[in-house]
Amino acid sequence: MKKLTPQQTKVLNCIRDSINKTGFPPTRAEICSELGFSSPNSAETHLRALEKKKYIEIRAGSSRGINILENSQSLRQNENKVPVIGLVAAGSPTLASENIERKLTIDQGMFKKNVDYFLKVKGMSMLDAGILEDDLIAVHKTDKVKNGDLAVMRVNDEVTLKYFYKKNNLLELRPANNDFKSIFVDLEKDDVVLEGLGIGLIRKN
Amino acid sequence: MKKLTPQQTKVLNCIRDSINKTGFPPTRAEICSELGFSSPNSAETHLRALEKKKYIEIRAGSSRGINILENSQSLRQNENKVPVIGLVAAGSPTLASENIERKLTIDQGMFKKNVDYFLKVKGMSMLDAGILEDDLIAVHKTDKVKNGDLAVMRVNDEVTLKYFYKKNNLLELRPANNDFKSIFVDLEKDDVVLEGLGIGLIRKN
DNA sequence: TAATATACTGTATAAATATATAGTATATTG
DNA sequence: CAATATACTATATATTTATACAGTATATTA
Repeated sequence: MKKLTPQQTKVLNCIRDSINKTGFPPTRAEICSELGFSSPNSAETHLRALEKKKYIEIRAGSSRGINILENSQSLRQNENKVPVIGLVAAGSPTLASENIERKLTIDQGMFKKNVDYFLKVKGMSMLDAGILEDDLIAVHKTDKVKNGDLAVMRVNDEVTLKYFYKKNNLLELRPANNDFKSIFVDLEKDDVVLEGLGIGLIRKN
Repeated sequence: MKKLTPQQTKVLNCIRDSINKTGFPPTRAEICSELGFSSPNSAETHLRALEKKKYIEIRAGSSRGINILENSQSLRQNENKVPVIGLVAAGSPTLASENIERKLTIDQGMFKKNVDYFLKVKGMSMLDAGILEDDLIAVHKTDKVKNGDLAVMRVNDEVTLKYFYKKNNLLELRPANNDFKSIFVDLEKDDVVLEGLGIGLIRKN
């Protein structure tokens, strides 16, 4: 399965959204108005790219003739049991079974990226970002992070959720609450690992 | 739910078959060739009958603009597909199709109670409760509410999310943001309906 | 018994739609 | 460094498609 570009992913999601909302796939024009293109050919070429990469089928001559190919991989990913991580014991990998509180069944199409686990929030350091204690942060494992991202970091064997800001060799892990102070990490000295990015949140009242 | 005639059932199954096989609904002409009709109007009138009996929706002017309404009797396991409500048009029921932005597949065991729909949050009036704009509030339809509950109320045909406080005939709808003021409702004068309770939240970053 | 619903054929057409062609520009790859 | 992929705008058009209109016939309902 070839990887999609960000724009191609947008188009594929646009098709999914249309089917979910209306019951049928979009026209080229509808894709354009949804994504802000001004030429039908923009949609057309993206569709042909998705077809080439086997994400969709296009039936020639048919209006809305788009079929999303749900192959075995995506079907298996579609409904998924995702672990909920409570407190992480020192020295153990985040996803070690002793850290798994329980599992949540979710549709992997719910968030923009794949959810690898949910992290249960401790404390109120991210209050101003609308993140409260016991909220579940949907975490996508990745090593790609940019400044301002909501990051799950492991600093000296402790897992923390903060905003990520890097400048040269100095890493700032910034909270979203005036009562808390940033954690500064010297990337040359300290032991720090990016666990993943916070791509969503689930709260149970 | 009105009963279908044998021919109408055939047409509905023909639509289902098309969606299952191709991924999109059929055209009038395709229904005709599938069922042996020789006039597109045969399909058209059957579709209008199905629409009238609320088995399908037809979007005017759209090719293949047929949407099968999966209700209680549905064959599929759509009980997991929960509608997402964006802006609610004045005068329309909250769950009217024009208000449904799309649908989310969730496990109904995710929250403590059954989720009837998700309400997309407008504005920042619940900021201090960790509820931000565009968050999806999981709403459980009920008429049981107590003071302090997070309630989805309809006041004078406008839907709002606030904390519920009632004292005699005076209802206070309290925001969670100092920049906003409570809405006070005289239960004898004003038109107010409890739509449901906020039992959870989903956020996509 | 008249009105309405069902179940079709047949024809016509405005509008919706897919799709080709002609460009421009940038990024990535062999 | 040339070839290819990506990401668009802009215009044109043949085909697809929804939908209206004109009929015929039978069954069901008020």
